Amino acid sequence: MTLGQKIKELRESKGMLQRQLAAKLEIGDGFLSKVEHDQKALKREHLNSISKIFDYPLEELESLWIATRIYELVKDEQSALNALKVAEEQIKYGKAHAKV
Amino acid sequence: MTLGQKIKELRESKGMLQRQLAAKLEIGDGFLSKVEHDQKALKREHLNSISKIFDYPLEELESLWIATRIYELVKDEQSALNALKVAEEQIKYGKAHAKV
DNA sequence: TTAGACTTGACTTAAAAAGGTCAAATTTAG
DNA sequence: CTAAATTTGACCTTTTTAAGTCAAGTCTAA
Repeated sequence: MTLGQKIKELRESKGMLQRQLAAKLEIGDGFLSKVEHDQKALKREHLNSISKIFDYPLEELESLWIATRIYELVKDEQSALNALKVAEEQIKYGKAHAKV
Repeated sequence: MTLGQKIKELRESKGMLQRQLAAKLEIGDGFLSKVEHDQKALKREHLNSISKIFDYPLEELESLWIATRIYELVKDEQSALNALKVAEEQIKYGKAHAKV
């Protein structure tokens, strides 16, 4: 599940049109279409609005939002999965040693 | 292990000075110092040179290089690890459904 | 078949990131 | 101590990315 897919799912579950959701987010509907296809990224602030409009947990949306950015970064890499593992270790190590 | 740490390790294992390695890479030694501390990123092409200079597998260096970029992207995120998991799923799913 | 919904491609502009340099300050080894 | 090695901060220019818009084209249902 990607962020775009989730947004489309939420929107359709409320029988809302792209035009209507786009208006609430104050963006054009062409842009929202691309967002739903993960061709463009929303601003992070928009996640707050979406969370409220659909009463859906913000943390979930944020994870999807970050994941999309990671995916964009590594999608053409043959060693994408391996790099993810390495990054995971770095994060775990970093957390354990962070000098606040 | 980060890319910077690995480069420093390789360099020192050959008793090479920053100045010497920097010259081979055609960059300044101030810049190399930052690279070894992961404060700046090398160009990807530089990995080829490093691989040859130290006879160290390029794929390993590339994984570290990508991992560093992922780390930069998520290091301040509370849900970094979760997002990584989500991205991993997206990659696996993407690979299975890629329309070459 | 035609209106409304959606998708797509081309384009824009400001902001940020890439990829450094250089000199001053600091650290380390002898 | 002191000289070489390293680190750091400030700065710079060029390239990319972010975050859209808009109009034309395509789909879909009635």
